[in-house]
Amino acid sequence: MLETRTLQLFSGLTEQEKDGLLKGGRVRSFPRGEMLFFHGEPVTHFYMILEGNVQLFRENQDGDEKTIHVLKAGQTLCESEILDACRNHRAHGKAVSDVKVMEFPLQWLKQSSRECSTFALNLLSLIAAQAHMAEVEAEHQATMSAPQLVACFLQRLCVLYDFDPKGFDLPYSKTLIASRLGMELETFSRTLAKLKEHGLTVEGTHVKISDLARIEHYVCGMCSISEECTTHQMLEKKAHGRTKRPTTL
Amino acid sequence: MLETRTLQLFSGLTEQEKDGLLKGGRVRSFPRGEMLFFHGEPVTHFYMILEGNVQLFRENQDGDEKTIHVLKAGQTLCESEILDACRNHRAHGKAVSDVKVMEFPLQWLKQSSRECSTFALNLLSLIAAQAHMAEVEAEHQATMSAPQLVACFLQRLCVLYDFDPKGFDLPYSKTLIASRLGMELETFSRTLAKLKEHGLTVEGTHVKISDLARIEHYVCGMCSISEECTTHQMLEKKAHGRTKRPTTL
DNA sequence: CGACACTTTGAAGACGATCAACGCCGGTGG
DNA sequence: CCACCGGCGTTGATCGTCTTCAAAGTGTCG
Repeated sequence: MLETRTLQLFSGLTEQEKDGLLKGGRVRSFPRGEMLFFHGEPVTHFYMILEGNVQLFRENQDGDEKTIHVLKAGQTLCESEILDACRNHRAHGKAVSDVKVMEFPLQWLKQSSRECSTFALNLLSLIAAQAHMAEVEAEHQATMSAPQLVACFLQRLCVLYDFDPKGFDLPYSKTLIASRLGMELETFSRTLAKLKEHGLTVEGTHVKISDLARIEHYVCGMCSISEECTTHQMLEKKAHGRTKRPTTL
Repeated sequence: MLETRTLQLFSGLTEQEKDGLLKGGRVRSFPRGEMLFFHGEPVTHFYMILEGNVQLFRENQDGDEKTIHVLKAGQTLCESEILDACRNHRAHGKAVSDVKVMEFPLQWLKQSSRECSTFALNLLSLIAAQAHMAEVEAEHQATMSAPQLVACFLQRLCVLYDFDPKGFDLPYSKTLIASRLGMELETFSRTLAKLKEHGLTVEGTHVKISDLARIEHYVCGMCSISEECTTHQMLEKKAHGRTKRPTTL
């Protein structure tokens, strides 16, 4: 299970401070398929995922569901509610696999930010980073083709999960990935075939990116976030321990 | 020209504090078409738009440009850079019309946040709000059809610019709007024809939304942001002076 | 009047969604 | 042990939507 004390969110805090903060939470388990919360409900808690994956999604009245995000251990849920006028959940939260979270009352989040400015800054840094990601996401959706979206997603997966691009297994189902990318499962499936021609093979759940540079060129032609965009660079950064630090104001 | 002292960003500050902050800036003019900054350049300033519209956009090597945002008087540029590890501009900034901005050195932004916590909170609230908008944007791009996107955009335009839905003029060109919505000008043009059947007429630059409820139903069927989503409600909120206030931590 | 930017319209094509059928696998129950 | 089922993924055919290319219309401003 995840070691919470090493999270970004707690970076720069003393061990005592961490202890104090962590006391406010309790561990909860959700079996695969169970809902953590529902879209529209008032936000009551802040969550840190300790184990498993959580799907954030919405549905329209046709019953179609659109996956906003799939979060993994170490990531948090409902952090932005603290600054937000909107007091209700903006999406459903569901356990994709068996999930363990650490759950904190919303008040704890506000209290902690008020009392510990480092924590507050970490939190804000996190929110700002998410904002950036969301923008990039929007741009990708608007400008990239299905194969590009998929390739880009798989690349980023490597960075996020510390996978070796040369060979790794998908952390969750293709159905979920397709939904996450805003495309139909069929489209996703056909897309994988096309990507073979570009040196990206997916067989069953196993992925091989044989020519990373080629894939990056294929994706990043459109990926105008330029400098920071390539997996190559991201992986390198990670290797050098240069993870993003919250900027001090 | 815009009265800067009434901006969200300065809400809750004393007049003296505002004076102090505003002293740090200087007014600059950019004629229509001129660039404020370029994608990839280091961020040097923070801008408040006093007059005119600014286009934020990127281009890929094919020369296609994708508009991220079109900002109007009262809105700000480069605010999120303060919390961001990324020190370079994420997009080009260009004057759509003749533009006047108030320009502040980036240091001013950091300094002010450090010295005035109310200002800091306002700023963060602004960033969080943008994050939310970006998410919504991404979802819309992924789930709505072209006519829905257009209708939704025009609706929001009414709220943002305080236009009467019964009849108003587009604040900038159709070409720019199309680019902003991530579609081709031709698609946009054809889309307007289709929307006539739904009670939304556009002739030249003049827009009439004859049946707001109908349009909202057409759009918001997909618009899963639900509660806060309708123009109707937004306009009402505005009328009652219930603009969003930054939450205190 | 002519140049030019902006917009509209038409026709062809590409792409992704949808519907339908099928294969694969793991689990359940007879 | 086998038959059946349900969840998941693939594949094929078709359809609608958006893009692309091309041409022509509208407006403004010198």
